[in-house]
Amino acid sequence: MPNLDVAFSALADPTRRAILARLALGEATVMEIAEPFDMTQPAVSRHLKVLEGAGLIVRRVEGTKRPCRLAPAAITEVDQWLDMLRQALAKNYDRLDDVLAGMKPKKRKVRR
Amino acid sequence: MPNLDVAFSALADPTRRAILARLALGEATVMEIAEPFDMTQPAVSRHLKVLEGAGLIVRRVEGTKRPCRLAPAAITEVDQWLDMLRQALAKNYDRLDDVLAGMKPKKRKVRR
DNA sequence: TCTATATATAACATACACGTTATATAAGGA
DNA sequence: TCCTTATATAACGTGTATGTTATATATAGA
Repeated sequence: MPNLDVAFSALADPTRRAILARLALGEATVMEIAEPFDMTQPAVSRHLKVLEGAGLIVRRVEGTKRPCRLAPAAITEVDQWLDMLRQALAKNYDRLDDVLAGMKPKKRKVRR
Repeated sequence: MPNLDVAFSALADPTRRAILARLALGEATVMEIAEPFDMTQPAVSRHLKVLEGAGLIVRRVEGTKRPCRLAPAAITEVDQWLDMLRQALAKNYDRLDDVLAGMKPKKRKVRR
């Protein structure tokens, strides 16, 4: 699933997550998005391209502006994949918890 | 949140996601994990180190083996962060849907 | 103690990500 | 048409990730 590669890589960058957080508040143009960052406009444009390529945002054309919004596509896919881990973790929860606490699986109730 | 950087980067690699999928079926040693991959053992060891560093797995010492398991830490954190996006998307869903369908926001009830 | 097995680390090549500056494109307004 | 604003692209430097091979470490067993 190269889609997941792209989606997770996109999410791995703090600038891009900040952009997504900004867009969670509502649509914004490239300049509006770039403003709070200590970074040039081309750098932000590239981040947006990555986010778009990952299916995390979509862009409209509005005159000379390109307002961006969150898109559901990638997040849905990511969520579906993560579900596997969530389920596995839920299943193993008790034993896993013991292991994390650094004790033998059965028979111990007292914490250290 | 550098934790999220590390977690998402870890998840961005297909080999590491495959390892996690394997571990979702249950604990496994390094060799067991490495077996299906067309890759050397050191490479797999490094992937495991990355996953451990991200808080996605934990390792036990068992003689000369190091069985690995899924860990909840990172997934929880990732999930929490994604919640922001999920909520924003849910809120904007109707309008976003219109935009994606390429039509004007207001006044349309018929879905094409 | 010697050997085999399980895993980790070092050193290296290659590729790609992220930022920069300089420049291109494209729409709006005078 | 000319200038400005909004955004994109090109070219480049630098760092880091991923794989490789060679080697180290550590436990088990003879």
